[in-house]
Amino acid sequence: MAPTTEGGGRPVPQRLLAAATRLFAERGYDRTSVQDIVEAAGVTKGALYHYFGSKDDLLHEIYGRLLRLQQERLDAFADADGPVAERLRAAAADVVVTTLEHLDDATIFSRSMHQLSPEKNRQVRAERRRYHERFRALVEEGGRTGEFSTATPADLVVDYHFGSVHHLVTWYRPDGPLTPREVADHLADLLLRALRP
Amino acid sequence: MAPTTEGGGRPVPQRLLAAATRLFAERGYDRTSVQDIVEAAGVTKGALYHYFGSKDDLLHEIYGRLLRLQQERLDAFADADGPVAERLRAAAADVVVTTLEHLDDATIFSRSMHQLSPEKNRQVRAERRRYHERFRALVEEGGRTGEFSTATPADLVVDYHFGSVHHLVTWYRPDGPLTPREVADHLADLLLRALRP
Amino acid sequence: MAPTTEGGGRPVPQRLLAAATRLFAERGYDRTSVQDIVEAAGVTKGALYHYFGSKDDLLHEIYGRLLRLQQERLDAFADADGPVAERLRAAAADVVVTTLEHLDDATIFSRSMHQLSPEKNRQVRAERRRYHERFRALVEEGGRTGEFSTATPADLVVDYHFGSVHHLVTWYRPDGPLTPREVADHLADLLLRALRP
Amino acid sequence: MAPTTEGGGRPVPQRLLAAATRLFAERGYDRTSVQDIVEAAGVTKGALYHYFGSKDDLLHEIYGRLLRLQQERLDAFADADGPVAERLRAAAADVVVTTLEHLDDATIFSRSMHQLSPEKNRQVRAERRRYHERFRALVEEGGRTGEFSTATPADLVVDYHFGSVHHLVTWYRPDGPLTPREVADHLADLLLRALRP
DNA sequence: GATGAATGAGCATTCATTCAT
DNA sequence: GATGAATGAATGCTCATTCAT
Repeated sequence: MAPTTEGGGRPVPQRLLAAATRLFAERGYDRTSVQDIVEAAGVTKGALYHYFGSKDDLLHEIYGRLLRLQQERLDAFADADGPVAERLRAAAADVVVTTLEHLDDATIFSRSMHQLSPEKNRQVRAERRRYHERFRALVEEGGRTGEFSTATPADLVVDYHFGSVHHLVTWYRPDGPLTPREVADHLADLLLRALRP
Repeated sequence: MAPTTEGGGRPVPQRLLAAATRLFAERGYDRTSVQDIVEAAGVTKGALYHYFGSKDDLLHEIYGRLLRLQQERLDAFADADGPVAERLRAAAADVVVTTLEHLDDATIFSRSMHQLSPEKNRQVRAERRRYHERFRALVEEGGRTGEFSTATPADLVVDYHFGSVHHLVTWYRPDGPLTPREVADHLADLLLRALRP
Repeated sequence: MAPTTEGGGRPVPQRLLAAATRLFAERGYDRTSVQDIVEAAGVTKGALYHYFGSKDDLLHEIYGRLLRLQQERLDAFADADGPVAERLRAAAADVVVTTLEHLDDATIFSRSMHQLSPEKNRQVRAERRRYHERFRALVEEGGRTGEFSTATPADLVVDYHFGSVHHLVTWYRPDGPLTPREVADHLADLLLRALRP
Repeated sequence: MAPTTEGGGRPVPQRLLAAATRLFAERGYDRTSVQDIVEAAGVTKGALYHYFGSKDDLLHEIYGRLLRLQQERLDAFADADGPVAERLRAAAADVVVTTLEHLDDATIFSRSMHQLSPEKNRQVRAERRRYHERFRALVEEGGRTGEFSTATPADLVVDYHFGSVHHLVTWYRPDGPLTPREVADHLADLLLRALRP
């Protein structure tokens, strides 16, 4: 038997992260006990504390995973060629698709972020701020080129869109009538229509 | 001295509700202990359980209070005279103002609703649904009269706007550059612009 | 409306005692709260404490009621005319019938007596002792006349019989195959057979 | 020092069980707090809940321990060779001796059984029923061979005897005039005399 | 690497009783 | 006679974390 694997064949830290993600999304961070997590992952408490310094670390890692993914994708779309309206549309739609494809992570992000320790919270907010600013830069770029209206402060436009993205976790159901792509296209469309000069 | 008052001059149930609201908003429902609440309200635990059946009841009452307020205001705006675009704009702006004027309640609503007991959760969701549907009816009305685009399903439009409303509690600061009214006008404007045919 | 009556037309103290008897028998003394009792009786806590000094007093009164009844009946049977075997048989059967006709009281007696306050407990034990001794006197009388065997100490004989009486509350069901009278005759018969010289 | 021992040299679960047994017998299940138990055992609450799922589990374990012991002994006596009268007498006396040798367990059994959770209560009743039936089979066997009277239903005979066994805990004192063996012989004698044809 | 026994502070809730009215 | 708000101590139980092995 390979060391540190069992009950699924994946390494222990990944099994723990997967179990924690599912449980945090299902019942919330505070209502998930370390015992719940280790039972779901099929390991012992000692093993968890061997790989993670605290319960808090698990949450932080889940955030980091989602933030890195979304930052990478936003950068790719923003750095692409083409008119800013197309790049913004692509980025705005992509964050929707990514959110829906990682609905557990996004749910945790929306509901449990303020349960991180103060220091880690600060760190996550800083990364999120970077993400926000990259997005805002696109809105401002379109404003300068005249492609977008500048009637609304760009920060507010970004928060308007991200608000709808975070809200997804409260109403989207995979078995509903719309695919992630359809939802994404609609929401990106609403954003672009709102920005028409 | 009036009966059932002390340490602030207000009746005990109101003092408890005020303390709970502040603390739930500050640190979240699960991280606020009943002990914290009664200490902040200057009463004993016995008094709390004399008026409220459970900690959960306090949360439910906070929701009910906000929901009733917002439903009343939405009904008033929706039932008014005038073009649907004006009524929708007024309603869309008003929910923003109301949210910002009851930021603690709204914060709790956004973060802690899923911590209600299953039964109360169901009840709150039903009331919220009624609210959503009244709003959606306005969007659909404008679609029928040709004032609004029908490119996006009305449900999605409503969720787009409410998403930004719930998101307010994560970024709005009373000491920031924009007044509630200004934020409200901007967000209502974005909604109406997105709905232009 | 007559004072101190309502919800059944009986005086408040009797309503309280009836409610307490039912609840104590059903779930035990410690698991019945004063709140449960006043709700079942349709009165307020204040009313209960107006008539009874404590929850303990209710229990004591229930015991007193049963003990007085059984002592009276035993005295009547023991003081009657006729051979001692007949008097003992009648008394032994009667305590069974009385127990089954006041099954709630007897259940409380069996299960909750040791939950009385030390002082009241002592008092109840003293009364019970009197009862035991009157019964034992019958057994001894039959021993002296030669009607009963004296192989077994009379105290033990009495406890043998009363054991089976207390045990009734754990197995007797009013809808079972035997009437109280039939059970009583069988148990008295067993006692008398055991005492045959 | 051996692992998991301290303050008495016995393993923690056994220390907890011993403390619980003594306290439950002394003051009853409901009046013994978990705090009382852990203090008496010299461990912390966490340790108790590490080994037992609930206070209820302790009670259940105490019952199980006594029931297993008595069932084993009854089976041994019932399965022995010899006339049924001798086997019944031996079994009837043995349950008395065993009860007196485990007076705390028996006291708890008599007084607190109905405080078990419904499910565990059902389980205990089922085991007790098995015990009752094995005993009843002996009475019936003697009825068929003509050694015992069949005037009284066998169930009632068994309840008669077990009533006196449960009653032991209310009057027997180790420092009284009779040894367990003497009490046992007397009570078995009463049973056998009652069964004489 | 990994175990699992043990900690100790904290949790929501219950309860018999009191007392000003 | 009777109310019901309020008390304050106690209850069973949970939990993240530590540490000797």
